[in-house]
Formats: sequence, C-alpha cells, structure tokens
Amino acid sequence: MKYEFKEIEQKWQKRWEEEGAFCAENGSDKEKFFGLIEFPYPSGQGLHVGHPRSYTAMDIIARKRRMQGYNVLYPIGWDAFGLPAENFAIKNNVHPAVITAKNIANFKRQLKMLGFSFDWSREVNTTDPEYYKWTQWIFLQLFKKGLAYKKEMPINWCTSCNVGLANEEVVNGVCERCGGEVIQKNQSQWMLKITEYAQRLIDDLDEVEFLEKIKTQQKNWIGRSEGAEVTFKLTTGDEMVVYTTRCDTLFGATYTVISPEHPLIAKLQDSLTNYDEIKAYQLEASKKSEFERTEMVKEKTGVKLEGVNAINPVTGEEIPVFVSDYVLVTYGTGAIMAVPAHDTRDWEFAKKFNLPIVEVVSGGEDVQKEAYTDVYKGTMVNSGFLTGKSVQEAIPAMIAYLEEKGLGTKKVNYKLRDWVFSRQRYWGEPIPIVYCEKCGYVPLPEDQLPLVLPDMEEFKPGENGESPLANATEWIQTTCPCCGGPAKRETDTMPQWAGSSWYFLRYTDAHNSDELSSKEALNYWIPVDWYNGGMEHTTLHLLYSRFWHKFLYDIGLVPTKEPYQKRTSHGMILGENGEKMSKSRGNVVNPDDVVNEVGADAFRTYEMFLGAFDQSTPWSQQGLRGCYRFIEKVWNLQSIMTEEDGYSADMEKLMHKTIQKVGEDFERMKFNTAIATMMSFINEVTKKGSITKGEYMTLITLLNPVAPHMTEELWEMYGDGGLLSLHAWPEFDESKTVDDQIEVVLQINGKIRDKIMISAELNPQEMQEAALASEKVKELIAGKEIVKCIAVPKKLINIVVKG
RNA sequence: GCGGGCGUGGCGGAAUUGGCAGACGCGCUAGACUUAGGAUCUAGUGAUUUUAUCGUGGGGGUUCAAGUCCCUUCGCCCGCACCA
Repeated sequence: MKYEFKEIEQKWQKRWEEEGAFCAENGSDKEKFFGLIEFPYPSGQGLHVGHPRSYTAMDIIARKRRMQGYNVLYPIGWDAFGLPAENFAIKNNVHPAVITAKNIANFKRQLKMLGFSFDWSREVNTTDPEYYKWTQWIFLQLFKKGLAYKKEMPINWCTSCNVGLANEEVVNGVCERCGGEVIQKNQSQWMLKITEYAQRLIDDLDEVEFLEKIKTQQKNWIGRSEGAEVTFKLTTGDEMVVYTTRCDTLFGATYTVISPEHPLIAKLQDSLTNYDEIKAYQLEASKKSEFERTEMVKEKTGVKLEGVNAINPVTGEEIPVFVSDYVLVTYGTGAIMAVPAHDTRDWEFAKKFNLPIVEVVSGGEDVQKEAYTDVYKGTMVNSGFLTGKSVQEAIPAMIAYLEEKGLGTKKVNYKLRDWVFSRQRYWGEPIPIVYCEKCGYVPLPEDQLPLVLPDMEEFKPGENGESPLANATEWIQTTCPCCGGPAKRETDTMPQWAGSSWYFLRYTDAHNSDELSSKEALNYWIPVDWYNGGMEHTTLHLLYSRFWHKFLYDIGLVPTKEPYQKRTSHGMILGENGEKMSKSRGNVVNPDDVVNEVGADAFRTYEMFLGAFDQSTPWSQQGLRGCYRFIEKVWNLQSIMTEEDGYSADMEKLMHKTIQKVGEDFERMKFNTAIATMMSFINEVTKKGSITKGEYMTLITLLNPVAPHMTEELWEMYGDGGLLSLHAWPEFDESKTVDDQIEVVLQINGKIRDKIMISAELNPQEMQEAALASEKVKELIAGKEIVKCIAVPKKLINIVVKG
C-alpha cells in the first residue's frame, strides 16, 4: 500500500479536531501536565522552520504525557500586538487589526497542517479586547501598589521606529527590531518598578529547573553587586556620595569622578571657575548617542572641576573632582572614587590626566605600568589600619569602620533598571489611566475595562514623538473618574512584552469573562511544568513575565512564586549554507513547501533529527529526504508484518531496550538519538525480514509523538481501536533489557587485541580467566610477565604485561 | 575586557560514571532491479605504507585506560559590555 501522506495527514487532523482529542480538562482529578511554547508573533512572512522545532519538541513531550495518563494542557495563542503590523499598516494604509487577522489565519493554517496537539479551544490573542482587558487590569493593580509610575527621563529613542525602547531592546546601541539609530531623549514615560523585585528574581532561581546558562544570563542581567556608599566632603562644604565595590582601596583614592548628568554640578556652579568648560563638556556628552559613548571606550575624556576639591575621608587629603562620561549617572550614585592603582578604567584616566597612582594592594606588578585588580590575592599596603590584611578581610573591616564613623554604609546595587513601559504607538494595549488637572493620574475604574483602542485611519506617530492616539481627539476627551471634571486619556500604549507577560495564565481558563482566570484553574494548572523557548528571550520576556508573576503572587492571585518550573531552550535552524536564515540571504526554507513535498510527519521527524536540540544546525534538504525514507520504511513494514501479537524471542530484548531508550531520550530532549534508536530497530527488523504485529504496534506507539499521523493510520488498521494518541505509552521490563551473553573487549597494554562473548554474570576473576583462554591473547603474552589485569564487568579486560 | 558554550570522518551529528571513537542519517563507491527515478534493494565507506599503525583543534600531564579529568595554547559562536 502506497504511503499517501497528504490524505492520511488531513484525515487525522480532522478526526482529532472533531473528537477534541487534545482538549485539556478543567476540574479533573488526574495529574496535570502543562507544557508551554512561546506563542508566536504572527508575522506576514508566515511560519519559519524555526517555530516547529520548539513546537514539535514540546508536542512530543505533551503527547507522551497524554499517553502516560496525564491531563495535558498544551495551548497556543497569538502575541499579536507589535510594530511590524503597525509599520505595514502605515505603509499600505490598512488597519493593523486587518493584517493581524490575516496573518493569524495563515499561521493557524500552517500550524494545523503540522499536526500539533494544541488545545485550540483555549486559543488566546493578545489583541482581543477580552484578553487585553486583563492585561490592563494587571497594569491597574501594579499602579495601585505603586509599582507603575510616570517619570520624565532620558529614554532610548529609536529614530527609525519613532518609539521609546526598554534597555533590553537596545542592542549594540541600535534598535533591536529595525537596527535604527538609538538616541537619548527626554520623555515622560510610564515605568514599572521591576527593580523592587531584583533580589527575588535572583533568589527564586534556586527553586526552578532552568538550564544553568539561562539562570546565569538572568543573574548577569540583573547584575547584583555588593559594595559601599562612601561620603566625601567637598571643600565647598557640600557632600558627594560615591558607590564602590572596593572600599578596601579607599586609601588609594587619588581623585573622584562624577557623571556629566550629575545634579551636583549645577549645585556647585558658583564655586566653579571653569563652569563654561564643564557646561561645554556636558553638552558634548549629551549629544553622543549611547552607541558613540560605548564606542569611545579606548579614549577617556573629562574635565577637572576647578575651584573645588574632595577630601578623602580616611587620608584627609584633598583630591580633585573630575567630570567624565565614563561614569554613568544611572548606576550607583553617579559618582565614583577613583583608585587608579587597582581599577583599569581609573588607571587609564589617571595616565591621561597625569594623576597620582598610589598602590594600596601589593601582589601585582608595577601599578605604574598596569592596574592590579585581583581581589583574591594580594595584601593591603599604605592603608593605615588595613595594612597587612588581605583584600577579603579588608573589605568588611573598612565597611565596619565607615559605618562606625558615619562615613558610609554597606550597599547593594543592581544593573537592572526599571522597565520603560510606554510606547508611542497605536498597535498596543491602551494604558488605562486618565490625566486630570486636579487629581493627577487617575486609574480607570475596573468596570470600564477593557479600554478599547479607538478605530483610526492614520497610524503615523505624532509630530514630536507623540503616540498616534494623540490624534484620536474624541477618544482622548473623557471625565475624571475621581472628580468628574474634564480629563484626558493616556495616549501611550503598552510594549509588546505586556501581553506575553501573563498569557500562560489565561490558557488555564481562557474564556472567563469575570476573572483573569478562576482560582481553581490557577491552583490546578500553575506552575507551567515545562516551558521551551529561545535564548533570545532570556533577558526580556522571561524576566518580565517572572516579575509580573511574582507581583500576582504577592496580591494573592497565583499560587506559586515562579511561573515556570522548568525552562529549556532550542538551537536555531540555519540556512543550508550555515548562515542565519533570512530573506536577504535567500536561504529561507518555507514549511509549506516542505510539507507539500514530504508531509508533516517526515518534516517533524527531520526537525527533531537534524541535530542536537539545544544547538544551532544547518538545514539540509538531503537530510530531510532521509527522514522521509525512514517514515516510508516504517509504513512499508506492513508488508513483512506477521499476525503474532507479542514480541518474537529474538527481538524481545531489543524491543525492551528500544522502549527504554526512546522514552529516556525524549525526556532529556535528545530527540535525535531517540529517532536514531528507532531507525536502528527497523534496520534490525528489515534484516530479519519480518516483524510481529506486537512489535509493530509498539514501534508505532513510540514513534507516534514524533510522527502522529502515519502511526495513527497504521493503528487504525492493525491496533486495538481508539486513538493511538490516547493509547497507553509502552512499558518496558528492566530485566529484559540486559543481555546475558555480552561481548567484552580484550586489551593488552591498553590496545584492543580481541573480543570474546562471555556471560554477563562473570566476576572479574572469571573474566580474567576467560581472557587468558583466548588464543590470540595467549600468543601475544607468551614469554611476558603479567604485571596486572584489570577487568571491568560487562565492559573489558585489560592485561598489562612487561618484557 | 567579563560571562556562557563549542571544536570529533566529505557533511549533520553519536559516545550516563574515564572503558570497543565515529551509533543514526546524509553523501559517496560498487552491484542488483528497472516502466530510467530526486525510486528501491544489497554490500562497502575515518586515514595510511593494512598480520599493523595513526587518529576527537595544537602542546604537555594524570591513568592499566582520556573525546571525556588536569595544565597550557589556538580558533569559532552567543550573551553583556566604562555597572566603579
């Protein structure tokens, strides 16, 4: 019978849908499994071959869990707000909602043709008012708890998208999305206090099973550092607080530096004799984009503040104060004490401005030639009461001293900044806040949610970077919920990350119109048991959604501190030439073409077989053919199938081993070796020339999570009835996976000389005897002295000889 | 610069705790069949000077035994990047 994948695949997709085979059950007393993949942004390009890599992997896990008797939730939805649809809308004069609906329809078609076991009845769409009602609701809760606030601040501004960006969205000084230039711009912005959760976002990583590299990346991004704030008195009588992680080197602080934006400069204006020069430097620094500022790393610039000095609190010495843009206003206190002997940046600056370099930690080379920055070796010198101590001892000793004298305090800092939550764009959730002259920023009453986006015809941003919503004159005018007076709506919208920060919660009870999700549903389904997604979302989506989840936990809405119990990630699929797939490189593979050519089952198999799941691998059209051949071979085994139900004696061991290996490999996401194991199995069967029905049915059950359609078809023809997708996962018998006769290797001086079949039960002594009985060994060790003999049960015997 | 990862045939990649390097697939070679195909089947396929020797980026070490552990060095990829 010919393998007609088109008919088979359509038939089963229809059948599964009709029977609601993959619908998760709320209120079940079965054990649950919540598997999650990152819901896609429905772009105009359609599905990329990268999407199915993650979706197939989690589909395999979800399908296996279902077969193991779990109540499985494997949902899907659309992260559909965002810039591309809006930009397309502006260019082509179509409403973003129209394009989005079209794109979703296309994505849906493509995902359905791949046979994922998604529970389509729980589909969510972030642009649906019934959905974003709750996104807005969460924002209101954040606002009420003081975690959302408006602030005039310099933000990253993409000159091409005309929109503000979060720090996380600026990559190498350019816009993450479009690559456009990013400048600093002052703008009043909604901010979320993610920094308040910084410590918990680090600490709670201990409770979850994320890949170690994901945890590391999150920690690095949050960037915790322990240090001290130290107060320097100025000769003008003012004070200046600096942040340092190396307070042990305070005796070596020979100057101080403040950032160009530091408010102290204005305050000192009257005392400064070179104020004009400083002013000019500030202006120059403000003109530089973030990119230029980091590009300038090699060459330090700065100006000395003439007319004022700082006093080193431990030496009492007067030291100069500089302004330089190598000090960032956004980190620490925006001011530092410079210890050129033990900090590379300070050293460079000191060399350029001819400032004294005083060694206070010995152990390095000449500090006049290079800064010595090691904190684990070295001894304090020239450091008063610290002299003789190690750096590790000196740090707490200095903190104790500073605290006692009231000169400073211990202080923890984070690199993490508050989240810039405003976007001056149309295609996002409206921020449910009104501004009243009398009452200030007032939250919209919850019963007025959702605050629906006004229908507009023009989506271009306003003149000076205003949101397009600023042109929705009627929509803006409203009354203040507080005093009833005239008020204006907020025109900024939320960033794309808003809708994706909580979407997994909505899946648990997707159609609830009274609550975000019912308490029962949340308590049952949350946390997500296993979340797979891309590494590129580690510092954006993952961090943001953990933050929101913790907030929702704090207000008693969700049952767990962490949203995701386990997080894994997949590697990228590259073009056939080994480069990243892109239109401009002309190496894009379209899933539609692939499915058309070899079918969904072979496509899914190849996606899982092409390489190690967590590594980047190039696509190969030939490799795809290989997987098609495999699927077809499995199909053709029908022609050699016997009617026997169980396993034949000579295949039993291999069958049990195969069940064990495939199951274990799926769990470890070693899909490539799981498939290789099944390939080996059919190679054996083919060699033998026959397969029992029992063996065949077990094989297709193992293969079902990978290639669900074809196996379902075979099950219908030969199986026990019902859907294979809901049939029990095969069991294996541990005792039947072990061989009693095994081949062991005989080595002489570590070199392989022979192989013998022996009983697996043999102890090392018996193994040694068996080895010495080998003709080949006898010959090779004749006349030589046996120094020692190592026998590793079930593996090898190594005879060490001399002479 | 800091953090993470990687380096194995012609290619993608296998190899729990150190224990037969190259599973599986692709490609290639030869043969079979043929309605001549991007089909299928069979056999072979790390290298070489082939009773054997050498082989996991390079060099050194530990060990009876190293892709795996230690030191050193080179190269590539990803993330962060003046965070005091």
